[in-house]
Amino acid sequence: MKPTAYFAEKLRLAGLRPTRQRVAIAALLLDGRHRHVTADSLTEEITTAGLHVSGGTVYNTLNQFTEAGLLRRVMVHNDYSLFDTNTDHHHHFYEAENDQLVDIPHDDVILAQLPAAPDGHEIKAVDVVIHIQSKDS
Amino acid sequence: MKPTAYFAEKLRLAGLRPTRQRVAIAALLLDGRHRHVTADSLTEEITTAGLHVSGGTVYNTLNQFTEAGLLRRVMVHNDYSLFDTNTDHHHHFYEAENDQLVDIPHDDVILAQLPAAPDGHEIKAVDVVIHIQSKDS
DNA sequence: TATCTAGTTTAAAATCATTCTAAAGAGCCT
DNA sequence: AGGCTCTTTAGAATGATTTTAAACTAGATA
Repeated sequence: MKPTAYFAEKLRLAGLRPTRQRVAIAALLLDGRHRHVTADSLTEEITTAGLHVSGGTVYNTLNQFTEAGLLRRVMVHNDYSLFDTNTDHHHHFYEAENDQLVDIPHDDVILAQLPAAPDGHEIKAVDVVIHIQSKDS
Repeated sequence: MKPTAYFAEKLRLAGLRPTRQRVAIAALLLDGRHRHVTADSLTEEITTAGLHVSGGTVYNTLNQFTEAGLLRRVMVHNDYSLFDTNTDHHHHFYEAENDQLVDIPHDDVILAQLPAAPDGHEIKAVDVVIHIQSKDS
């Protein structure tokens, strides 16, 4: 487990003041493990760790981390926001039936050809979501 | 402009009872024009057409049309649901700055290689969203 | 180290898209 | 026309997220 100072520095580099709450959340989310979290699941983790961070701050932090490129928001439905601790270029399988999101190794989807961005625009990101379902349904 | 009977039949074929409200909405959305609507923009259209459909029914209808394959839901943000009257296979540019969604002709994105779906699953749809931004920002 | 200030956190209230409810209405089959 | 089921309706309820205004704190400065 990395020391607090490691996460504080990581936040500073991202332009975020390393407050107690942000460092605590960074220690939970930015330890290198790749996973998907929601405001709710993160709040649970915080509680399990014996800490407390107000709801508003959980949402703010998730948004700020995303803005800073420390997290990535994944769009698969409109029910609640999902964040991916893996910010590397990769795509997702999404099974609506179980609201299950699974990473696809980045080599496995190859975009042979991309359209040019409209005039005056540039491509910022390419998101691919492959919707899947159980064969028997 | 196609006759009411045309839309009634279209709804029947989709397994939906052609009620006055559904036919009216179908006449607005399923006339062949390709565009993106929200519950809000559709309600405006309905009002402009001199009609009235309750909010709940607008939402229900949008969901039922989508379920029936007459519309397609597009996921680009978590703020509100977007529906595409073009159900053909195609992808989108999305400019977050102006919350602007633009179709990409289906030939312009070529997926050379797709991963196999996880065991017991099959691919239902592949969504590609290319996020763009103004070059000067 | 005491002080200052802008940026943060907090709990609670507010927002807002969407869904639910129970009652009234309308397709459609006979 | 009668009747049964599916729909629509207005309004209430839900639930994730944002906002609020006041209390707090990181970090710079003296």
